[in-house]
Amino acid sequence: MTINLKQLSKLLNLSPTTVSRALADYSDVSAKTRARVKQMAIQQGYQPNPVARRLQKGKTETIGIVITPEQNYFSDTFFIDLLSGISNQITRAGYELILGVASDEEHEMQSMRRMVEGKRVDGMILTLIREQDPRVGYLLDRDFPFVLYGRTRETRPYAFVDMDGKQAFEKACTYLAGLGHRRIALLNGEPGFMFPVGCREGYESGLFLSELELDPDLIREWKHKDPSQSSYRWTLELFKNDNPPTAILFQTEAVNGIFKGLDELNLQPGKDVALIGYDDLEIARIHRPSLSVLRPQAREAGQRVVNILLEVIKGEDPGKFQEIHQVEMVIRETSLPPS
Amino acid sequence: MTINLKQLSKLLNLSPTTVSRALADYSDVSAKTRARVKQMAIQQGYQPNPVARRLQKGKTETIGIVITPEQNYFSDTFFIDLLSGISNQITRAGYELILGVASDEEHEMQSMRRMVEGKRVDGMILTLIREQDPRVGYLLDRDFPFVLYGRTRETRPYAFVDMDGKQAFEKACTYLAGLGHRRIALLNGEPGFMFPVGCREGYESGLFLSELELDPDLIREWKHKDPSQSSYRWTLELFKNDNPPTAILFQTEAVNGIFKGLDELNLQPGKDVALIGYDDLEIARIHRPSLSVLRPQAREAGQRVVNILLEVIKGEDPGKFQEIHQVEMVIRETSLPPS
DNA sequence: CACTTTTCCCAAAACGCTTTGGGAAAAGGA
DNA sequence: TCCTTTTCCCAAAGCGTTTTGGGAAAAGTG
Repeated sequence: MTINLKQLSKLLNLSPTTVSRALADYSDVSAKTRARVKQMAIQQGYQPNPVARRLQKGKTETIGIVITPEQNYFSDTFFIDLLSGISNQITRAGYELILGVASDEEHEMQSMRRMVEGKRVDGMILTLIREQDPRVGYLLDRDFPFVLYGRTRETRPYAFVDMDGKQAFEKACTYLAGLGHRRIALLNGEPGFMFPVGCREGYESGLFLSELELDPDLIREWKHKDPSQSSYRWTLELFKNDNPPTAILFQTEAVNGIFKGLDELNLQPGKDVALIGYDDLEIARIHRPSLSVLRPQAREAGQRVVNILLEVIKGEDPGKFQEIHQVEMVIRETSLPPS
Repeated sequence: MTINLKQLSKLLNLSPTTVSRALADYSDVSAKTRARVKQMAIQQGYQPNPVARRLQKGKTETIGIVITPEQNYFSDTFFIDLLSGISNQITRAGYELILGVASDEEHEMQSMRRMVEGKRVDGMILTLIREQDPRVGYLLDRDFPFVLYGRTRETRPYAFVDMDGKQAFEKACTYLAGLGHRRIALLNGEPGFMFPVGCREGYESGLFLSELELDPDLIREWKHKDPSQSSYRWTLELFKNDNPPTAILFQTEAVNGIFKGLDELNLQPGKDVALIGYDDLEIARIHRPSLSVLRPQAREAGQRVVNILLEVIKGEDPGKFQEIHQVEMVIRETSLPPS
């Protein structure tokens, strides 16, 4: 159906070698024939067969990612933004993105091993990183190229792009304190994952900078499997306190539960309780009052992840690539001074 | 690093031919050597290089899908369930799933063309189908294997797996009518896409079966780009009616806007207005009152899509594969009789 | 003019697998 | 015993590229 290199070279009365080299802009083919070749290639719609090219090059020109549905990844725009940045950059490099969907941690590992040991990819992108993440050790042991979106506890050097959750929560916390809030709660993601660690650090640091005391009663953790339900329950819990919070910091995934809890307590979001969420989901913008948020630039991060991975695949030292991206704060209607 | 066929065959004192055939269970290699080969293959962790195998077989063993973020695909569980079913079945067949993320219709086409014309995939899966969908024509013209999740207006035969939106909405509508509702509204997806067409048909048919009159004032369409905002406005609009609805049918994506609108009108969901959504998103389960929904089996559908696509790739007639899956109705708390 | 350098092209090999087309040895048949 | 069939294995070709290692012709140089 479509033309291949040999046919194209025949059409041009040239050897396949020359045609291949012309298309690859080698200097040892004259400008004239190079132009002739390229024109004919376009005219005939020639595209090198990627499979043959990969075999010869010894590279798959493919990178892999495994996602898991349980941890509600696809909350709205965030993950798709990340994926969009990733896909974009991969395509630009002429690479392919292959996707695995795993139902749990075990299948996640299994899917990754298939890609790595089956020589199906040149590199891996890892997301939703755990504090102790077996995937990282596995890949490091094999010296297989990879980049994390996030960080983990691992002493060996590795490449990552992470959002500065610490700085973000610190900023949000001092902002609220600056408004006069003295009782600021943290409804954090569940431990085990790395991200909540930074959030908590930022929260604590923010309290410290604002000369507020840390009250363990104001820190709660919702469950990944069921963000809404668990955050709903914790919200009710928080206000059983004799000295209840006047503000809550949280990941926006948990917003439904919080809204529901506040509603039940007859507390108006924004008015009676200030709220700042992490991640700018659709609900944050549509809700009235609209939700103040910390907004990570997922798309940009995705692009960086890919660019770094391509460098690592080329043989660059992964330890050189450790990026922490700043997170912007978007003040909307739920971050007023205490009433 | 990892062993290849030649090395493995040397280890076994056999020819590569025999080893290859042994692993592929050809009958012309004795049971004894076959066992020996397989054991050694496992011991050495041998896996055929997929790239080489694809080149020889003339197949990419890869199928492609392009998703677009704008149309909020990733609303919760639905799309990830579909993707999960797809990925699962693809892996089982030893195939790969490559993913494109396109920002709009044009890039969607471009991404698909890259896959098809670049010989990067053996088949395509299409989702979010439009009434007039240029992708379908494109693929039919090239006789390239594909399967739709959904349907389109196209006279030539093609393979699809679709949810019976018509039956679903008909069922929901007659159910509500059976409860005594006489004014049932439809907050439908925007025209241009195929799915809302079926929803509307089902709605109209449900009204007819229940001997209710169709009132155009009770039908509104929200925008894909901004489901919450537009459905919010239409909800307010619906109740400006002299004879307002006592029940609303809609796609669950639009639920936030509807809840918001009802809240503003001081109407209690479920109590003052019955609600049935299409798609069982997390919010539907968590909300109090919990939302009655129509629940498509996305995972199963995804698996069918893949199995069918593999048949079509094998050369089966696509016209043979046209499946319409029934949709289950889950009655929860928002579908009471009118008060 | 004779020599060196540069320019431009190509044949052959290689990537790792599967398939084709036998062919030798063992088993079965007459 | 001799011929046919079956069993079991293999050498070689081929999939479509890119890379290697020249090599002939043209252009410079003294």
